Amino acid sequence: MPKLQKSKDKKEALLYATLNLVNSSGFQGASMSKVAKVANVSPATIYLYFENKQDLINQLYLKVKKEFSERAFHGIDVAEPVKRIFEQIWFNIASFKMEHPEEGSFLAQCDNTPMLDPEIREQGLLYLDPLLAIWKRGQEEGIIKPVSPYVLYAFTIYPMAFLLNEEVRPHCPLNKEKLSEAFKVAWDSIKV
Amino acid sequence: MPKLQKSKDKKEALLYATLNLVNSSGFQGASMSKVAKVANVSPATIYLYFENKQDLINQLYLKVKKEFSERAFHGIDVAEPVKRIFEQIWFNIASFKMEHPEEGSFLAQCDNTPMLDPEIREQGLLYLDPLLAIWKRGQEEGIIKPVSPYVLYAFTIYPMAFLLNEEVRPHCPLNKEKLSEAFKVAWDSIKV
Amino acid sequence: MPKLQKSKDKKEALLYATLNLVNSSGFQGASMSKVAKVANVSPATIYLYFENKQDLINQLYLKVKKEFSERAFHGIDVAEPVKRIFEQIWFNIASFKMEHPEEGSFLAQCDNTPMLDPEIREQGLLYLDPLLAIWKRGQEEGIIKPVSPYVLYAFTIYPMAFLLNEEVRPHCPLNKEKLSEAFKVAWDSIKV
Amino acid sequence: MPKLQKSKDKKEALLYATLNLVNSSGFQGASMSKVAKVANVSPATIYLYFENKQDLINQLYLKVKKEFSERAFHGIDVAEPVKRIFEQIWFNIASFKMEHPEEGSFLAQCDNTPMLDPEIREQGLLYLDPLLAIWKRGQEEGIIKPVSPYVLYAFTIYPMAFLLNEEVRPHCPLNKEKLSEAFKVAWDSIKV
DNA sequence: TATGAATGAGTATTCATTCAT
DNA sequence: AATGAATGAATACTCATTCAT
Repeated sequence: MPKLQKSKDKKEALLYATLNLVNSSGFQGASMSKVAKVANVSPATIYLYFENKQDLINQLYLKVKKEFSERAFHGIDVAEPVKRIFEQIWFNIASFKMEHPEEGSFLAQCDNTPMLDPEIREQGLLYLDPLLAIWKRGQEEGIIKPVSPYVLYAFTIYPMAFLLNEEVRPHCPLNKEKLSEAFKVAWDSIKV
Repeated sequence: MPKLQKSKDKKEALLYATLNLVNSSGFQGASMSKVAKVANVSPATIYLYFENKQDLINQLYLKVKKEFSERAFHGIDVAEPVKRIFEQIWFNIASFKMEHPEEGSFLAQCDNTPMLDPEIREQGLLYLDPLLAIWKRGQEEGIIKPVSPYVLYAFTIYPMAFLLNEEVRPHCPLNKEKLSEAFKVAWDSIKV
Repeated sequence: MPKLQKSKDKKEALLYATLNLVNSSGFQGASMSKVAKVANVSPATIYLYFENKQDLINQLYLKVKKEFSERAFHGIDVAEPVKRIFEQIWFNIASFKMEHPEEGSFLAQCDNTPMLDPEIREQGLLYLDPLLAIWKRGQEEGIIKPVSPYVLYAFTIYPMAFLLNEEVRPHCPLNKEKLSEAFKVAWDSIKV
Repeated sequence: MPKLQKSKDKKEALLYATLNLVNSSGFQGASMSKVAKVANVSPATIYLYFENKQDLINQLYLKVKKEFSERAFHGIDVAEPVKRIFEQIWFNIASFKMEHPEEGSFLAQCDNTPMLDPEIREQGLLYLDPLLAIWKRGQEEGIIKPVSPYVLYAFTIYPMAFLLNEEVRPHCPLNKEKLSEAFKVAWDSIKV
């Protein structure tokens, strides 16, 4: 199926082009014709793969969020204790943001923009469900504070968007040691 | 001084219109003509008060950030102990975000967008300097972890943008008690 | 090749519309939207064929100048004596200006406007190189005054822009006889 | 009458500002607000002295043309022979164009633009009437060719606009000797 | 006389999208 | 599946002009 392959390549290229353009110049900077040009494709071709610009952005968000989540839960062993699992997830996320700054920056930009459809944003959050399960277990074991998962997320995961942001990083470089410090801060916030 | 007043009113109206439009439809949605229409003014009039769109957004950001900061440090008594001061600031910020959701949402949207000039963003951060001083004092007194202020900010202040976000609030309502819980989470994260 | 043809037609129409609008209302009067309207085309379409307004004007200038030059040197036989050749060129130019008043008027308007890029103007002058060669030959043969070609041009060719100008023509009608008189004036000016 | 004086100054300043702006960026570049800014005056003030932009340009044209003519006929002694008089006028004009390149360039730009009202242009030409009288006398004396004054103008005066143009001058520098050569060319063209 | 503020209509240009091929 | 050409509506911004003071 070489044709299908080729198509996939094109869709990939379009998503990638959009990612870069949104990062460098915001949602408004990622015009369809620029996306097409960067992806080496005709503007009309975009509409073979995406309904419209909104759909393009939605799909891109879900794709990146999915990659992000897969990485977050990579190598997790549920047999391990809660703190250990959480630690691993936390560092996985940090690694993702450091190794894929483009994706990280894009997700951060999505965090508070009205450009994203609310349903899509919700859908993206679902990818993090396993983390909620871990937290719940931790709460049942009495080692994590009995507060809303939104609070847990806000004080442990969300801060990383700021800390690993490309504009902040130069001011606050994070080597292995500093990163461990940061994790301790995160853990202290929610541990009982 | 009716003349000066009239002008100030118009500038105010333009900034307010921009705030609302950016909130509802992003930076690209806040087109100059829409801003003009909402402010009940001719598009050309905008350029009497602002050099261009970028300047409009920059000025709006600085204005809101200033209001935000003034509120954050309102009623602070430096004679009090560090934890008490920090607590007050934290709740001040929470109050601001709850009472001025429009401003809060706008600032959140500014956090990770490339639409803002970096120098302006930096300038906005200066408003928070007093908080850094408090933290430093706390660190000297040995009651706050000796980590970068960026880390302290990321894990105590930044989370509020998420928690008090208009899309999240419905899922995670915060009454007085829940808010206190959240503060405890924040404080635990950075206290020694 | 119907596709290419269609495109050429549109580009042609745009250039023609610009020519007329510049003639009737100057460079500022030839606004992109008017050009589009006259050419029966969307404003956006102009940008498929021209980079921007400057490019549109540059291309128009070069095209008209080229047509002008081709006509000027049409049917020239270099075996003939210099005066005969020059006479033929001179009348060719006169014919062009009389039969194509639009083009003539446009070129005249280009002569002294800062709207034209200097490099483009220079490029346009190159089309007249063959005339310089004739003059040089005439000077070597000792039948044309040994002065700068700029002077020769100023006193023999440039005057036609005035004389055949649409506003002057009514005041000074030129039949065949009068035209011959004028040529004599031109020739007397530079002959030894 | 200090007030009237002051007014005159302002009008002068406005005309001067327009002259410079038209020279540097064409008629479209000389926007009313730019003119006002350069003249250090409010845009509204322009309308105290001129009906509208067209009137401003018309008045400027007539003023410059008048200065030009006054200079052209300066020091003429009608008792002298025709050739001598014409020679003096010709050199007067050349001097004007060399000493007042701004004015010269402006007049050249006016020559073939539709921006000028035809009646105004005609009015400007009237200033040259004395030259026509000289030519008529020369024709009656049998020393100037019996052709239309438009032809005489085209081949003797009009060429100077080209030759002394700021873009051409660098390519064809005119010292005293070269200028005399050029005058000879002009005179040869129309002398019997 | 002089102005700063104001504006509706206009400027060049770009947008997301469609369509014939 | 893929496209180049095409476009109406929108973009940020400027224009000549007016008016209350």
